[in-house]
Amino acid sequence: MTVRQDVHSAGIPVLCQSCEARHRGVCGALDPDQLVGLAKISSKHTIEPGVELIGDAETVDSYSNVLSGVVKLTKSLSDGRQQIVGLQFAPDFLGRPFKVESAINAEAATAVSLCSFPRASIERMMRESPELEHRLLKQTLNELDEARDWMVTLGRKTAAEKVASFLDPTLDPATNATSFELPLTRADIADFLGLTIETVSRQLTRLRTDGLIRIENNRHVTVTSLTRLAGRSGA
Amino acid sequence: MTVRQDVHSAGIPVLCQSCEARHRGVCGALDPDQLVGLAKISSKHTIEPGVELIGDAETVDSYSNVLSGVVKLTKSLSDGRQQIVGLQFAPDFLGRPFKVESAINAEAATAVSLCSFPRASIERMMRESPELEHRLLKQTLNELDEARDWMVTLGRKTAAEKVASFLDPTLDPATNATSFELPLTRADIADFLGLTIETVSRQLTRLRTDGLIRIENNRHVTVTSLTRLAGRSGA
DNA sequence: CCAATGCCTTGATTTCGGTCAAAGCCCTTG
DNA sequence: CAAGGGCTTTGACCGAAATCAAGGCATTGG
Repeated sequence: MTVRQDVHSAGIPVLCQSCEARHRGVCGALDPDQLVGLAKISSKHTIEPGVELIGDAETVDSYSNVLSGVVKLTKSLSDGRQQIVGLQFAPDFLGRPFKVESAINAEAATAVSLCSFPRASIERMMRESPELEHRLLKQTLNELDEARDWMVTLGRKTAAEKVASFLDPTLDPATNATSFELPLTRADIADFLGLTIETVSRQLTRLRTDGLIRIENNRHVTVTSLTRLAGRSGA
Repeated sequence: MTVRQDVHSAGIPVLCQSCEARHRGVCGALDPDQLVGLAKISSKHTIEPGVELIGDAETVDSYSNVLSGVVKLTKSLSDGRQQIVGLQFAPDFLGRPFKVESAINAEAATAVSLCSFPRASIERMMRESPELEHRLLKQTLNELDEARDWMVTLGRKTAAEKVASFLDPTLDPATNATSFELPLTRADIADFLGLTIETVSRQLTRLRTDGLIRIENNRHVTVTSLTRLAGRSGA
């Protein structure tokens, strides 16, 4: 898992008047004249954890920037088995251009704030501004790289390696912080890694008893031996 | 797995003089004037199965269109465990724009023919032609959709469902053909599905003894009961 | 304060798929 | 034709993770 805070950092920060938030999402790709128009049609939303943002096979009529919080993208089989196929952080763009029907579910994993734009406006701007498409291409390529790394984890790693792979990139190497809040419940981590809750729980206790991590309040994790943890993430 | 023959079909067919092949790959996105230039710098290559096209952590100096055959994209762990993370068919674009180092391996799974372009030329054209970027965005979004479906298979399906999921979309619904050549060896199918060769083999024999498929010469598969097969692919 | 609820942990048992080992089949090559 | 090698199949066994089942520990609300 990767907490992206640096993507799009080249974008121009913009005040979306209607959502009253400075952010660097999709707006940042546009030139100031266009931005004024976009600002007027955008709207800010605050969303509780657990709320469904986009339903499977549902028509999508808007795109959003994630301003804060974590959005999980999931896919389910008919019998209820579920797999998380993506996590989106600020300032990611949320939505699938060029397709009216969504094939995935998007749900707030934590409290989430979004800045939304009507579908038609974004699509018009995409036609008019190659910069916007360029930015979108870059995000999509990054998501594809991420998905492919993840496929190795899902297909070829053991439960221990999977859990370590989940914890490992969650630590931000930039801030050098070894302590953080898990953005997901055990159930979500299980759906992320293709495991059961019980296996996730057991692996975390094992890391705890082996002295590699400390866990407080079920959510706050401190990694005490990063090198040894990295060794378990499967190179 | 999806055999894509229809992507980019909106592209203008172009004669790449130097590779002497009419194809609809990346060229199709460009206007005729640009195409003349591109044709002059492109070159056609025919590649034997098993040959490595792009090595992990290798600098990539060219992009290609797949003209025929199947290219497998793989990622490996340090101890040799391997996962196929993508398959590319004609007329897919092969290469990762905006990144000099490749994080994946590309290898010819069958005999492959490619039309290659120097990296610099494509990047220049990408800056000049929004059409090219648009086409690339669309392919990337499709690959991302594919990767996410695949993640459900890797993370949540049983061995039987995985093998059925592999066979199912291989049948082209357009041609209604229930008979086809497997483009991959058992080992490749295993690396595709996150299984071992033995498990793949056992699942195929089971489908055979259950009368759902017939296999000739190890490679030629005929699906005799499509509906029952679909039921095993996990909805 | 005491249920009640949601989330997490722990234990006992089962099972699916992996591992190890041996053979079969097909195609090439001498 | 025989030998060899690559790929595939099959069998016996094992083990990692799933399943089934309790129980713990917070927070919430009557």
